[in-house]
Amino acid sequence: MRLSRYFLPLLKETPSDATIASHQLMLRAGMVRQNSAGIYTWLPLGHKVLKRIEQIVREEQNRAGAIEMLMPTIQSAELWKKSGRYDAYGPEMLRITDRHDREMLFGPTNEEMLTDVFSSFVRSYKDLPKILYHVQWKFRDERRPRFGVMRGREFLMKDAYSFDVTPEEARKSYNKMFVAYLNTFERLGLKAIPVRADTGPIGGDLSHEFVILAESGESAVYAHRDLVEMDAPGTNIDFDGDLQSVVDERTAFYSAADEMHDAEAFAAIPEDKRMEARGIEVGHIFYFGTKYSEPFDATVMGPDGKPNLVEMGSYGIGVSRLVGGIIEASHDENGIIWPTEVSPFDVGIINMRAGDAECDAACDDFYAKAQAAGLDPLYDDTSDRGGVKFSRMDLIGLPYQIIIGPRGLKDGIVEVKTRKTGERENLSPDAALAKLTA
RNA sequence: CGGGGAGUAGCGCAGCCUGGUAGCGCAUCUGUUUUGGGAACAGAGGGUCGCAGGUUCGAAUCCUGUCUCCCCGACCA
Repeated sequence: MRLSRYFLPLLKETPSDATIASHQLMLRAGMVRQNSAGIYTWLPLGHKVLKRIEQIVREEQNRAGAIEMLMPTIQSAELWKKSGRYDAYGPEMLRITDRHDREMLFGPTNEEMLTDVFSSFVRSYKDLPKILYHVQWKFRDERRPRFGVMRGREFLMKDAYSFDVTPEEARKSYNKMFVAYLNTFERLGLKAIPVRADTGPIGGDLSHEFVILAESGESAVYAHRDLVEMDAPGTNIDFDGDLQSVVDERTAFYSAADEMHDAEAFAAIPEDKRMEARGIEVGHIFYFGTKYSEPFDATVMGPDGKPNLVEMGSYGIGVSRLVGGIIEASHDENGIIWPTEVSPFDVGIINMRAGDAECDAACDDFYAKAQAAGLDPLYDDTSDRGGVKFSRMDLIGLPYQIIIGPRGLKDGIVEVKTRKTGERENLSPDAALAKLTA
């Protein structure tokens, strides 16, 4: 993409409404524009990142055997009356009425809807297990939206739902999601740790939150350092194999957020292994048994010829929240530092002397070759001065910058700058390209 | 929802106390000179002062109401 043709409305000054780094940077880098409290327009740059994160989440869900579908944002109140949550959810649920005065709502989550869909089609234990998911916009009328997209009212969430015949089988589904989540966050360039969680109003007795560590996190996290440093299981793991040991290996370590924190148990950890930090919740998984299958009479015929209520779990990842979360975990005083996997563009090409025939030719050539090599480059072909281009490219945080100007061209070289480290290397254009595609 | 703060040009702000018909920086547009870390000079455009009432000869400024946004807390699959 040529910057001169793109839509990248940057802000030079930090809007006074934004108080945390990710929110300020998202506004300054032209990623989002606030429309009202907790509701945002995703501008082209932000949209690209959002979609890249969504795609990684999708790939790891699919790898774990979950099946994608799509449910609507608007739901009927009837479903929620059936589960009893129409009243229980309270004012956080955005309620609306249609022209026939029917009660509708903007869905905050989809347990009811999917249980209803599932129960109307599935009849036999032979059709289980199933894990179904979608990535869809949710609306929760938060009392106090804040921190930009981190706590919005409208937000993009991946929510998966598992259906099994027995609690033992349900545990396997839970483990699949547990492992898939660790792999997902690893791919996103994040250090996410599972912490024991309160199951809250959703019910059930098995639940973990996945939190990423960041100073601006909303909750305190206490964990064993070895858990924090443990690698993800890896995407080559066999999801039909034994995942219990993989999960046990991690849940054996102490790890809890505020509300579940046990100071005594934490104190029993050797002092140099105790870690206290702030965390941002980016995922949450639950096993809740028959809480929803009961009211919806979601049963399958068992091998014994008797109907069995299905055992369920639900698994959420805050896709839009992750955009802010990744920035919180990866930025410096000059701007965002995107992990390679989610960066809106792979590389930025800076033309130091737009209008100079030789320089333009060298940039155009590199741009074309980068595209041919399968890269998605952002080419700053504007007539702005070098300093403006440097700071702009730093702000939007692409992993690499290729700086092409008369100074290097006379020696046949271009400069490759690594955003994260600030390192600069002088290389021939071909060598620079080779480095990028390595 | 309790407490606090703020709405004046695209962004950041001053003016308000003590009413007299709106200003600064950045950005934008034109021209010239520049060009390796947010250029310089000259010129130009842009604002129903959130909205609605009220007081007054006169309201951005005073009064009342209202809407919106932000912060702290509580809350939170």
